[in-house]
Amino acid sequence: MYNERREQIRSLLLSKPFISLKELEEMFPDVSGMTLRRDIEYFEREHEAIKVRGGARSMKFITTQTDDSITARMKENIHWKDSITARAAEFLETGRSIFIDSGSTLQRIVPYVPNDRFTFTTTDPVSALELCKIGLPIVNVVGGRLDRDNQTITGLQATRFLSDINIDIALLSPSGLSARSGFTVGNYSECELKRIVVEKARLVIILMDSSKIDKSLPYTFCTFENIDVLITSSALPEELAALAAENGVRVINVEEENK
Amino acid sequence: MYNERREQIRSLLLSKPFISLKELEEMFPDVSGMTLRRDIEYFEREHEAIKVRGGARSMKFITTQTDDSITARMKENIHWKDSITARAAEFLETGRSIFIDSGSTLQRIVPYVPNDRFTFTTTDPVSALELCKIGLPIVNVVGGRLDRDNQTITGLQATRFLSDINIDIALLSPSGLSARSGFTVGNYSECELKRIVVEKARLVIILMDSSKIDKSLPYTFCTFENIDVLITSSALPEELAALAAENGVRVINVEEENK
DNA sequence: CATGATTATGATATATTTTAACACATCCTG
DNA sequence: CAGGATGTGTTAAAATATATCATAATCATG
Repeated sequence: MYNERREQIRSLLLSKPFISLKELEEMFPDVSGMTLRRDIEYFEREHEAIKVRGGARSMKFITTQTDDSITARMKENIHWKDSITARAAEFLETGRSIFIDSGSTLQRIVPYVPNDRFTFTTTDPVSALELCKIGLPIVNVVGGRLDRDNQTITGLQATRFLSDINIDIALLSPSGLSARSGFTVGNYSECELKRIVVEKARLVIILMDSSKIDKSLPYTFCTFENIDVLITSSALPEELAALAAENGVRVINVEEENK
Repeated sequence: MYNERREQIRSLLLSKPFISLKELEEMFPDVSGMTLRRDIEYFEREHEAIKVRGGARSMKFITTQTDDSITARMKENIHWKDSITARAAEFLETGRSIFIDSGSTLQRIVPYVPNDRFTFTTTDPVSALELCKIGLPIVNVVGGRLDRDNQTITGLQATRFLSDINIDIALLSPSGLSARSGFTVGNYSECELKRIVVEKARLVIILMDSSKIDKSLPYTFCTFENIDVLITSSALPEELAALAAENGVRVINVEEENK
């Protein structure tokens, strides 16, 4: 027997992860809710959906990743490996608006982000896609031109986009840090963008591996005055440590902590 | 935090496909039903179970065997997707502003894009990253909320972003096409976005494999009146073909062409 | 084509489950 | 110790699911 209505519902089921009964009732005003319930039962029998309160979840979108729990355990073990990002993840607060910088450093934070109601905003498409997989967090992608070399979104539109949103916590990673120039990057529009973020954020956290220390690049996006926390993988040279202390910046050296 | 009760429930979840709340209440008479409900919610967040009426279904036992019937069909289509996108790539004009829709169909166009001075704008982070690798093209990413399930960027900000740019050529792919409803998708904000694109573009090209024919989803983003070219992988049914002809739409059937 | 069987559907009252809101205790951290 | 996060319990109200019966449509088959 061929049933046009069910075919339509099947298409819907293939196009999104959840269909509510209300939705179906609007879509098919000619049939009773009872019939639509029976349709859902039918799809459940066919293993194409799972009946849940209020509607049905599409099988197509159900990820049977039992590995999840296992990877969760592993997180604790890898802890020391990606220690900088793992440490940074501890600063995330549920419900907050959090900016995630682009670049390989911040991409590694994803495994340490708990499945909670954060709102992330990022200029890094790779991070965005990864953050999305976590589940609960809302992920915003900054709009603008995608820079081929740095895989980061910048430009006029990006600037404008950021001006429109609020940021509680910003996680940033510079290309260089020196006493004279502060936190620097090699690209003007990237710098401009980070400046806006620093200005807007209530809590600015810098993630930086030791290779960036005492390097300086052309564009300074902030100094110790503007930041709250600095997470590194080695002790800071005296001059920088003094500057941090002067400005009340909390310095976390993960190498030290993991000893 | 370590929770003995949840560990026990987890074991249960790994040992059978469904747990009822009653069962859990008998098992843990010391805690309230509410707590057990919250436990189930927790497992749902962790993707270890799905909350259903009366209890929870264990992920471990959920057979995503829908693959058999449905993905089998999709595989057939994949073969055609490449011919469709290859054909669509021929419409690209150097120097133009081109919108690339999100979705698996359009992602496949990247290999066929020549290394020329195009300006692409897309709602698909995956396509954006791929397009970037080509070299010469400028790639814009639409800003906004990244939808977890469809991996597409939509929302208010996306709408606003698109309003600010010009589009010469739009490549779009619907979830359904029917004579009554036109070109449809299953999601409101996606629809809204596509509508704007259709309105702005000088040349609208629809890419559609045959599985979408005679399907209709809740939201119509355009009809034959609004489009210029339709590329498919099989002949259109008479009714649709007539509609296309009526509206001067050029229909390209790659199956026919490749014979 | 008539007929009985099967299937699809609708209406409604009832039963059950779920949610939401608040209150309280506990634990941890700075 | 204050403040925050977290885990928990209680309840009433809301939403949803089920069961049942009645009716209509469909279909195979003698």
